[in-house]
Amino acid sequence: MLKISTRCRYGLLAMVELGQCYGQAPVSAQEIFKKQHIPKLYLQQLLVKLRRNGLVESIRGAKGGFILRKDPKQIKILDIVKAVEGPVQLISCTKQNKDKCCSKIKECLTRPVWVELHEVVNKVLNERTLYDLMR
Amino acid sequence: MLKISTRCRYGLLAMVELGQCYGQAPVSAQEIFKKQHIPKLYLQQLLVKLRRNGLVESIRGAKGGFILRKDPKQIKILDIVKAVEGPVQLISCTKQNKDKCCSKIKECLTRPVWVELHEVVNKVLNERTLYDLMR
DNA sequence: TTGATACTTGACAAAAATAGTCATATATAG
DNA sequence: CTATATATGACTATTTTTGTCAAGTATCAA
Ligand code: FES
Ligand code: FES
Repeated sequence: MLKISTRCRYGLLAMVELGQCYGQAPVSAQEIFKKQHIPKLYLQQLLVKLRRNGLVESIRGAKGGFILRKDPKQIKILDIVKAVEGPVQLISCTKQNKDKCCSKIKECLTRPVWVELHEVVNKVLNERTLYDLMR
Repeated sequence: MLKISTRCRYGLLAMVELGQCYGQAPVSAQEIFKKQHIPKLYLQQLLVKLRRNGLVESIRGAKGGFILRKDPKQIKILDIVKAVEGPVQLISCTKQNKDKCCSKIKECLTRPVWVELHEVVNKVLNERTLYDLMR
């Protein structure tokens, strides 16, 4: 059904929250969790992924929390999605990996639609930045 | 990860096969299954869905099989995807159903990206027809 | 120094969706 | 009559998604 996963939605929600406080004090998982009603421990996980992918910085201890490592204008939505979910691949048959999908990729008549979808989705995610979502 | 399901891929593969033989004798599940290496019983299921949604007609008995009910030019890829998978909804918060997604849809800052993705995906699937995929 | 706050890590578990199968029945050509 | 084909609904297995847990580390502030 091509549904956007909660991982993605929560991840982006968290990033928007951090974006709103960019330049200010760190925001704790606690605060995001309360404001957005995201399961706390699940959110923690996502924040760790965002950190490991260099999108946020974590500050431990009391008064700690998370802050963005870059200006929201520099953060593409695609970066966020990739961080929490891995690459956005609508089909598994790529130029490198020719034999995963249908029987014979060379002759696969259906592939063009899926490729087009793949490209259009990645394009949108790659063009929009976190800043575009902030008020 | 927004991966295209096998349901979708197999469904479209089957429809393309039927498209190639449009106007000719019915094509049996057997033939499609052999040509495209789709699990036979799974394919049957998908064909039944396509029939129930009015995309194909089934002819029982020996020399039976499936044929398209419309010209490939009249069949949108979106129709096929809808038939085998249901509506393509990237997010669950629609105009009718305002409270399923994030806490407060009115204030949801992340929604615009997901809506844009949703629209762009539906647009592509709605513009392309089965005919566009045939050689 | 001590306690409260907050992130870290890796494993674990429940739930949902996806992918595929089976048995039984029905229909039709030849 | 028989071989070929679809119809149907239930059933199972696998994978992915969506969380949770426990034990640990780091920092601030009183
Ligand atoms: S080969 Fe990948 S969709 Fe057909
Ligand atoms: S309300 Fe649906 S994405 Fe936020």
